[in-house]
Amino acid sequence: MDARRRDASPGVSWPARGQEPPRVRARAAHRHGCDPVVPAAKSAVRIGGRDVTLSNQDKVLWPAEGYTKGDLVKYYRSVAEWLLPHLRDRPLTLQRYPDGIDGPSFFEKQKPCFTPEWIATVKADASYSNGASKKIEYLLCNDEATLVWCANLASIVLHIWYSRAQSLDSPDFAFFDLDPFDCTVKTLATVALELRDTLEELGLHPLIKTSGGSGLHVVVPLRPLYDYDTVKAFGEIIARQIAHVRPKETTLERSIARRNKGTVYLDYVQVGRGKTMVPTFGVRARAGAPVSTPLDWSDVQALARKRASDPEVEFARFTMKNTPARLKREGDLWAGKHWREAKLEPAIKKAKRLWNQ
DNA sequence: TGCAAGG
DNA sequence: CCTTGCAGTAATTTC
DNA sequence: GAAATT
Ligand SMILES: [Mn+2]
Ligand SMILES: [Mn+2]
Repeated sequence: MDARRRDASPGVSWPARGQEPPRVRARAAHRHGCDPVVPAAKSAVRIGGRDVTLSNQDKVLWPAEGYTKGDLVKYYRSVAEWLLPHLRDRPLTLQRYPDGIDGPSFFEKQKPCFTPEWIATVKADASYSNGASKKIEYLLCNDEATLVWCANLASIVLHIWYSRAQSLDSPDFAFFDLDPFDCTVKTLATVALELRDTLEELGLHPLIKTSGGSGLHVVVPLRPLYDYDTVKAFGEIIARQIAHVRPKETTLERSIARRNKGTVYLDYVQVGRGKTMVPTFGVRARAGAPVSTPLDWSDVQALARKRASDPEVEFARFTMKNTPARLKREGDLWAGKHWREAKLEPAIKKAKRLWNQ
């Protein structure tokens, strides 16, 4: 299927193949000294000893805000110090928007053929459950130069595995994906707190962030000792328990048509080998250029007391524009002592004792 | 989007 | 140096 | 084979 129409906004027809918007080539040469400096179509930067060629830095990717590809590159560069630790050694999927957020996008897992040789990669089996054994050579974004190179490809959204190259089959966190289905922030936050209390009861210490969209991501750092099946099974046990305790506010129904409005979809299916999530400080291809941002649990408690409001609107306050300053001011809320790696066996044992038989 | 080909 | 045209880009799980 | 998800 052609992705060309899939991601374009409803009602907006995007030009067919070969009819994309003309590429502007502004020229920096042959201008008078007093003329305004027009950004060159191509430029080069040296980052950590690597030369990265940048192209079309003035191309607008967010039409409403006027944010350009140059702004995206500048953003990822400025948050590299805090973002890179989250990306390190994780197979990376790019979601590229060459014509901006209103145009079509495509995912890119296999390293492009023109990838510089200095970018780190890892080969991984494409499929795990079925027999097929196609190898994909994934990019690893381990330094600022690689991050900038990726951003220059109009990779607005980054997607990462839950495991790292050293232990590809063992996630180093359990992931709980909370997707609001037409529900309020109050409901979403209430469910998130129920999840937190449940995990704490099992001796685990979850962290929480916005997804950058309308949802929340809850994460329990783990020692990479368990395979994807185990971590997914654990996630399912928890999801079913939350759904049991909060039947009115949650759903486990994957089919949108069959979901009840006003609920939170507990998406435990989104855990597995080859599945991905948007990393902390990753940008989303949405209006306002929102950014996935760590929250304090006290923030979530405040949200649970708030009167009805739209999660997407609420979380839209964390953006590509204001995140660099926040990071320089406050750093990564998850950093340091917050990242305690847990073991899963005691939690599974306790969960069975509390809820089973 | 990058890039090869052609002018 | 510049313009034009072309190739190519995901995978998992559920229903 | 389509839908939903990232
Ligand atoms: Mn989600
Ligand atoms: Mn989801």
